[in-house]
Formats: sequence, C-alpha cells, structure tokens
Amino acid sequence: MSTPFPFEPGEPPVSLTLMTHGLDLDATLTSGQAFSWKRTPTGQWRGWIDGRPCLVWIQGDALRAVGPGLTRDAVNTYFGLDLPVEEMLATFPSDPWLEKAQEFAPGLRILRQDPWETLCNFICSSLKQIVQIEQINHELRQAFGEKVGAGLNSFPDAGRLALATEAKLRACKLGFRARHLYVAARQIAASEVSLERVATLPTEEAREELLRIRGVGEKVANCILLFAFGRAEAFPIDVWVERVLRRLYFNNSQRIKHERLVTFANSHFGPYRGYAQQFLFHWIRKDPTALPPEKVVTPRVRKADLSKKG
DNA sequence: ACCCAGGACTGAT
DNA sequence: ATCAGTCATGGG
Repeated sequence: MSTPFPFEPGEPPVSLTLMTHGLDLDATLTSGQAFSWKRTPTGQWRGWIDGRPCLVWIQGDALRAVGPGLTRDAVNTYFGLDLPVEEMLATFPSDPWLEKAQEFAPGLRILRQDPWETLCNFICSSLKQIVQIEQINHELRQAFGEKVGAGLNSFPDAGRLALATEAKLRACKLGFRARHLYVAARQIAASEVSLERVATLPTEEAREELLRIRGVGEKVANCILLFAFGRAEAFPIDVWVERVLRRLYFNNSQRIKHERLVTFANSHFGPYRGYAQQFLFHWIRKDPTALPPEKVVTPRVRKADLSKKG
C-alpha cells in the first residue's frame, strides 16, 4: 500500500500504527466537521494533522498514519483516541432514535481540530453546503496558504488573512461571508480575541468569548467548541439537527420555538450530547430512510378557489 | 426557473 | 426581547 506522497524534501516521513478503538474514518471525515480531507482512489485519506500534511487509512484493525513530523500524541488527540468513548456513550439516554443513529455509524468520532481553521470553516459555513465549504477551504489554501508540497498548501493563519483584502477573499467564493472572515482574521491577528485563551476557559465563558468574533453566532460557536476544543457538551443546532429534533421529538410541530429545542437537547442527551448531535446529524444526512416521510399537510382550499383551479 | 444550503447581522416592532 | 429581511453563490 504505497501511495506516492509529496513530502517535504528535508523532513523524513514518520510512519505510525495506532489502535483504532473502533474509529470509522469514512464516517468521521465525511460527517461535516472537517473540510480539508480528501479520499484517494485507494480509500486512503489525505489531510492535515497539527498543521502537517499526512496520509491516514485503516489497515485491518489498526489506524495507519504517515507524514513528516507526525507524532503518536498528535494523531491520538486529533481523532479523540485518547478518550474513554465507550464510557462517554454509555451516558446516553435510552432513546430509540439515538440508538438508530449510533447503529448507522458506530465508529463516528468527534475530532479535535485546529481552532483557527475550524473558526474559519464555520464562519464560511453559513448558508453553504458541505461540499462548498470544502471548496472554500481549498480556495483559501491555494490563494493564501504556504506551499508545502506538490499541490499542497497549508491553511493560512490569521495574520496572513488579515493582510488580504475583502475583495481577494470574496474571490474565494465566500460571498457575503468575506467581510465576516476578514474582520474575524483581524480580530484574531490583533489578539482582540485569543483562541489560546478560549482553550483555557470553562465552556460557558469560552462560548461568550467566541461570540465576540464577527460571523460567529450560537451555532458556529458551538461547532468550534465541539470540533476544535473538545467540548462534548456543545450541541450545535443547524437546519438538519433542528429538523430531526422537531420531527422525532416534537411530532414535527412547527410552532415549537428554537429555544425550546435547545433546552430539550441540553437536558435530554446528557453531558456528552455533542456526540449525540453528531450521530443524529450524520445519520439523517447519509441514510435516506432515516426520517419518516414528511407529514402530508393537506392544503386548505377555500371554496371560492375551487372553481378557479378547475 | 425554483428551492435549499451545518446562519449571522441589522433594523423595525 | 422578538422577528422578518437581507446578505452571495452553487448544487440538485
């Protein structure tokens, strides 16, 4: 299994073999939390861990990882293999829907990614599809990142993006998000908000700090807390999760307010509800049979209109 | 052509 | 505090 890989000339690649602890690479890397991994024709994954390019794949019941400067700790941390996932999932409530979601992809895990890149990805995520977020991530790397290998660019840091112009960002297909990302980059570059400090704060205060960043609302803040800072109690509610919560737990009632869904999720799914959220999200996106068919709302037609429609 | 996308911000009530 | 309008762009 020797896929050619454009390593840096000077730095020799490190080859690691780790325990998977049940990790499902395909599910994890296609579950809408990471946007810079690409599957090779042979089923391996090219991406970045700790700012270093690498290649990872499942071999038997082992996780293989190859890349310059790669360390066992970095890989274990990135994939959350250092966590007692079994015990964490055991805290889930007895819930047939959640069980279905887990059954669909038991090896789905939550990553601990670079906070800055995760911040950028989810600022760009608003009103975008996942494939488009991946495309934007790639555009930003090509336009502003540093060349690491053949066709490989690192993700630009905040200082780099802060030196750009809003117009150049807009050229990366950012649309109205260009201003958000530009302002956010300057906020981080000027240490107006410190992601290093956020990492040290309790989740509640960390969320408040993230909300000071332009383009970051409740949903995006929770995504960053969950997918970068390892805060498993964060429960991001996007249109998909909103849909699944409403349909499965509130009889698809449209007059249930968003805040009530938040309250429900926080109390129902337990301290590691972020994982529950990710199981549900992945399940309803990937399994076409996951949700029962939409309740057919028979349109109320006024008698006066009957004659018109013939 | 139409509708939707891992939403956030703004200004009017 | 709540709520509609608006913000670009691409996929299906």
